[in-house]
Amino acid sequence: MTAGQPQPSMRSVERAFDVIEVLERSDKPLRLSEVARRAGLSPATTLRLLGVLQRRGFVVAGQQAYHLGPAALAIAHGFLVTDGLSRAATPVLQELAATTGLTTTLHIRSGLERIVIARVDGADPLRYQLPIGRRLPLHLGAGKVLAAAMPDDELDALMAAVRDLGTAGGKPVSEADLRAELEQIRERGYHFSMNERVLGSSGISAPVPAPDGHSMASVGISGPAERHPESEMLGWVPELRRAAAALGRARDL
Amino acid sequence: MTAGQPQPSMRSVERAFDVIEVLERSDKPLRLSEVARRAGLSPATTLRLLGVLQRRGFVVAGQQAYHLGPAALAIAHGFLVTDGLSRAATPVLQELAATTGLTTTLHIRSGLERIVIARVDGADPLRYQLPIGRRLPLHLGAGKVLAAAMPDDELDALMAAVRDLGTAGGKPVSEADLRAELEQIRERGYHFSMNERVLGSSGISAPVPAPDGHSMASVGISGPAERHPESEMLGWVPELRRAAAALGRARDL
DNA sequence: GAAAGACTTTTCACTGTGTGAAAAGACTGG
DNA sequence: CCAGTCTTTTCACACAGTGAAAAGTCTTTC
Repeated sequence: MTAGQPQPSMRSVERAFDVIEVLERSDKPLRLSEVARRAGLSPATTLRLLGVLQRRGFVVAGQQAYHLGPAALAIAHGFLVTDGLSRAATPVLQELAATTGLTTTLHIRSGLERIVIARVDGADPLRYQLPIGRRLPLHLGAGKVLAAAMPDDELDALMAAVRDLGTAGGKPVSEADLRAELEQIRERGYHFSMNERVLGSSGISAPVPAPDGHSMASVGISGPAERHPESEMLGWVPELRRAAAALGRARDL
Repeated sequence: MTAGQPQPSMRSVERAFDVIEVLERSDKPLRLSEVARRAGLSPATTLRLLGVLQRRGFVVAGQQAYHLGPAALAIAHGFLVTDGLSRAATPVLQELAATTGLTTTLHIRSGLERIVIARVDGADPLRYQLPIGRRLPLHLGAGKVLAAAMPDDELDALMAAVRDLGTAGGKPVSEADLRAELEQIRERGYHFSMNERVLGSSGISAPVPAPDGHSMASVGISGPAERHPESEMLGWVPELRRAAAALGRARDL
């Protein structure tokens, strides 16, 4: 079960997921040639892969262009049904949203990004559309508590992968700045952010504890920055920790 | 873009999705040997596939067992954002739910099953948990309007694949019965069902029109059978048709 | 309306990827 | 402590997956 050193790979399978990822990251349907270009594959190979994906329902070919198919929803459903953390999330987030009046969100780290797993809007909803499943960066906002829990080699990979570490507020951030901030987060056990990923938004987040210390999940609460000053947010830290602990317990159920 | 005759396949990619499907259809995490057994693969191959899927975030290895990972949610998000029908669905279903007071659902056919794409609960909610993304059969309930729109060869495949065509109400159904019913649905343009897939539930559904006539999507309204008699349901047919037409227009947007 | 250009699809011969049997190494429980 | 089952590694072989190029479409331009 532990990661072996040589990491046996399977080129064609890997490429199939490259194609899926290209489609996932595009906000509109893509033509064959465009998929091939973005995935770095030959048109012939891309066509064959798309054919398989299409028969599996992961890709749908509209007139002139491909996009993701409904099987994507089916596996998401499978994930939500099996995953202990997701199943535990809704009630815990609801309670946290009710007591704080803020929007609560649960993220899981996946590779060098995080994914929104669950979310409950507070009384004061900052709503953007359908955020569940959205991929977000690890170096901004609530992502930092996940970055803070990464093993060194993965953290190095993250630093190498991200071009611009600066915030939405326009503040430039060096690698050293970020590393120092992560160290703080490790000590304090939470993170307060403001104007980091989204302008005008602030929030606090905490890791969901994991047995091995490398937490893969975080809970956060957030709201409009001008209406919820830092002092108020910090007051919620104990509640946030309680929720994080509850989720940690529920995880391996 | 049309389906070629020889259908070029890619064994390893196909197998990767077999593994995903095994995990999707299991309601609990599975051990390596069990995944291998269910997918009909050798343990060595299964292990390699799971490794790739794990690095991609589609599979997570908990202690002793594998289950689907958060990347499943990420591609579902990608699907919902790109798919015209899904994007159009919420407002249309909401309106339909508001006027009828019933629960409204949108399905898409995927292979020989249908998948719940969107759903809005009515005033009288028959709620089961998280149905979006759920796979449901084509030969019961709202599935029939999709089956009715299938090309002959696929319909034959469906008939061959389903073991027991009978309903939840216990009524046995022969292949001839079903084919006759599908013919009726083609004529009428809608289907009324009661105790077919779910005991105590009844509803009507209609195909979302497609340019080529082979509709891949259906809208339906449903509620507790004893509180909503057939006569009431049939009264909603015009509303249902209007919603279906609206969705058909929005699809290729 | 013809011709150029871009895109999609098919074909095919080669090679390196994906394969499973078998061995080695972990667990688990009796 | 041993037997049985499960996971992981290794390895030699065969064929699945590959991309260049040709053939076939569709689209645009003048």
